[in-house]
Amino acid sequence: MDVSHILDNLNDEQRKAVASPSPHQLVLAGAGSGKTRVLVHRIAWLIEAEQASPFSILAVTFTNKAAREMRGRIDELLGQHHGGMWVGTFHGLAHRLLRTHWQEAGLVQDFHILDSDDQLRLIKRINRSLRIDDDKWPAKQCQWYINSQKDEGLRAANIDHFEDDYTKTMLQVYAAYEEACNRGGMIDFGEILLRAHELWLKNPQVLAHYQKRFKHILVDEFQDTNAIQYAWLRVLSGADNSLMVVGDDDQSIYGWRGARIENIQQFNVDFLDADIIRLEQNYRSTSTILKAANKLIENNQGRLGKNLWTEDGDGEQISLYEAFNEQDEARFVVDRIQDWFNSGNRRIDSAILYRSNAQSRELEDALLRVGMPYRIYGGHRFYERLEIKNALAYLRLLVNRDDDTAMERIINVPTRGIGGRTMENIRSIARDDASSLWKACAKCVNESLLSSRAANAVLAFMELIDNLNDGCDELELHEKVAHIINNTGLIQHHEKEGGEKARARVENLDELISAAGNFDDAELDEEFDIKSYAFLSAFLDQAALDAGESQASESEDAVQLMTLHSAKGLEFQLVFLVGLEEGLFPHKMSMDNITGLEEERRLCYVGITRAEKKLYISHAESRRMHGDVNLCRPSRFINEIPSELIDEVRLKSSVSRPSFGTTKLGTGLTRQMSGNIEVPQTELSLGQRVIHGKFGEGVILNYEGQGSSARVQVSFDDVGSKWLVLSYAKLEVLA
DNA sequence: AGTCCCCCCATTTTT
DNA sequence: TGGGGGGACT
Repeated sequence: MDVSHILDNLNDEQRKAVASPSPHQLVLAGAGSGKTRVLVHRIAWLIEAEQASPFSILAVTFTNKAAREMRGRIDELLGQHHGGMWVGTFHGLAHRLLRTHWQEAGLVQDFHILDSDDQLRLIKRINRSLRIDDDKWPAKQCQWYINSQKDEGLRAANIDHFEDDYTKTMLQVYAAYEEACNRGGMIDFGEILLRAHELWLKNPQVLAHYQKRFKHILVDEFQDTNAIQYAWLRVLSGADNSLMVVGDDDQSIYGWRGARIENIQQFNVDFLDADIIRLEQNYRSTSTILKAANKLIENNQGRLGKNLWTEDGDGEQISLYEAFNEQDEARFVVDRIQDWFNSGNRRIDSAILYRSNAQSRELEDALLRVGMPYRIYGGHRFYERLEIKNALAYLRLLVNRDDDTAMERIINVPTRGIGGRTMENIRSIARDDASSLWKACAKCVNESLLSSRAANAVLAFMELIDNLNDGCDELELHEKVAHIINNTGLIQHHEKEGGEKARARVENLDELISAAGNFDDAELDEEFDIKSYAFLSAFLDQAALDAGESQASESEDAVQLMTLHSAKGLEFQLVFLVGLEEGLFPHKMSMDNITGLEEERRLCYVGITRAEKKLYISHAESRRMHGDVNLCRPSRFINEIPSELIDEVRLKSSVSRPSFGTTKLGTGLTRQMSGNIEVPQTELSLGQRVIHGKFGEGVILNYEGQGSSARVQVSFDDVGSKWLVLSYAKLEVLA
C-alpha cells in the first residue's frame, strides 16, 4: 500500500515520530509544533503501513473536545471511520471498561456517575450525619481531600493514620463517603479511574485480554496525567505493547489538580528504550513571539529543554501597555480590537486572556460600552446547570428508583410540601433499614409513619414518578425528556423565578430536549434500542462525563475572552495578555514557592504562545480588587522578556503629557505616577494631582461621561475616593 | 415555604 | 465589590 500521503507534509522530526520503529516514544512537542498531527498520522501509519488492526489501537486524551477532534482528523486522514478503535478521555475509556466489567470491578450493574456537584452534596449530608463541624471542616475541603487521595490511587484504608485532627477527620469522612457510594452504587470521577486501575490489578485475565488487544497505545497531553492515570497506562501497556506519549513539560499547568509533570521523567526511567523526539519547529507564531516565550521559560529549572523556532519572519514587536487602572486597561484593549476590526480583520481571531475570571468584568463592561460582540468561555456548563440537573434527576429516577442523589435533588422540586422535617424522618428510616430513600418513602406511606399531610405529599410524589414511568415506556429518548419536562411542573417552577434568568432556564430545558434528540451512539459499539431504558442510561452517563459546551452561538464574529488555563490548545492571530502584575499574575497564592511560581511562568508561556501574529501585554498601576484599590507592580514575567522584543505603547496624548509629581494614594504608599490618559474635553488626565475647595488634595483615578454630565473619580488624601461632576466641582490642577 | 438579610469569601478546571 | 450560602424571620 502506498503510505507516502501519511508522511508527506511532515517535517523530519514529525516523520521520525510517526514512523518510529521503537515500541516506546516520548514526543516532546512544543506549542504549535503539530502534536495532534503527529498522533493522528501515527495512527494512520500503524494501520496503513504496519497493518495494525484498528481494534488494536487505543488513543487517550483529557477532554472530550480533544477526543472528538482527534477522532475526526483520523477519519479524515484515513478516508473512513474505524469503529473498533478506542479514542476517548481517560474517564470515558475507564467508564466503558467498568460498564463491561462491572462485576469484576466490584460494582453493581446499574452504578451511576456522581459529578462534582452531586459529590459535594453527598459529602455535606455525610458530614451532617457525622456531626462534623462545617465551619472547622468545610465540605469543600473534604471533597478536595478525597479527590486528591484518589488521584494518588489511595483509598481511606491505605492511608496511614496520624493522630492529628486534620487527617483523622478527613479519613473519617473519606471512609463514610466510600461506604455511602458503595451502598448507593455511585462512583465519582476519581473513582472511575481508581476502579479501572484496580480492575487490572485484581483481574489478571481481564488485564491480559486488553493487553492482548491494545497493541498500540497513544496518549495526548501526557504532562497532565496524574499518578493513577499513569499507573493505569503503564499496567495496560505491559511489557510488549507500544506506547507513544506526547506532551510538553513547559505547558504543564494543572499541577494543582494532581497532574504530575514528573511522569515525563518517569517515562524515561520506566522505558529505557524509548525514542525521544523533540518537535521544536513552530507553525503558529512569529519569530518575535517565540523568542519571548523561549526566554521567559528559560527561567524555569529542571526543564527537559526545548527551543521553539520558525521559518517565519520576526513579525511585529510585542506591545506593552502600562495602564493607569483596570478600566484604562480594558479601554485600551477594546480600542486596539476596534482598530484591528476596522482594518478588515475578524473579531473571532482575537482573544483577551486573563489569569482569573474576576478580571473579565471590566473587559465586558468596556466591550458592552462600545457594543462589540464578545464570547466568554468558562462558567456554568450545560449539563451542570441547575434546571438541567433537575430534569436529569427525574430521568435518573426513572432508570433507578433507588438513586438517592436524584431523590434528594428533586423530591421537593418543584415544592410539593415535603420539607426538611419530613426528609429527616425518611432519611433516618432509610439509614436504619439500610435501604434507599425511595424504599423508605414506600415504607412510611404503608406503615403510616408520617403525619397524614406529609404522607399524602410523599405518596403523590411517588405516584408522579410511577406515572411518568408508565407514560414513557414507548417513547423515544427526546420524547421521554420532553414528557418529563412537561409533566413535572419544572417549567412553571423555574418560570416563577422571573426575569431574564427564568427565560434562560426554560430555554435550556428546551435545549435539553434537542440534545437528547441529537444524542448519538457513535462511540458505543452496542446497538441500542432508542426507546429502551438502557439508551436513556447511556445518555445520562454521557451527560455526566461530558459537561457540554457552555455556549451555543459559535457562529457570531465575537472577541474571545477566557482564562489562560482555558486558552491552552487554542490559537489566535491577535492576543492580549492582561493584568500582568505581581500578585495577580503570578498569582499571590502561587508565588511564594518555586513550584507554584514556575507553574505560573508556564502559564505565561502558554499565553504568549497562543499568539500567531501580534501580542499585546498590559498591566495596570492600580487595580480594584475585592472592593479596594491596590497599587500594583508590573509582573516579573514582563522583565523576563527581552526588552528588544517589546515596544512600549505611548498613546498620542503623551506628547503633551503633563508632568506628575510624587503622589500619594490612599494606601499610604508613595510612588511615581506615569498615567497619560486624558479626560476628554478637559485639561485633566488620569493620575493627575488636583485640589478641591472642600475635600483638599487628591489624584484623578477615573472618568466617565461627557459634556455637562462628565464625572471624575478623585482619590482624596484625607477623605477617600469620590465621584465629582466636573461642571460643579471646581477642581484646580496642581503642577 | 419562601423571603430577606447578613456574613463570608475571593486562582486556575476537567472528568 | 459582588455573589453565594445559610440562618432567621414572616
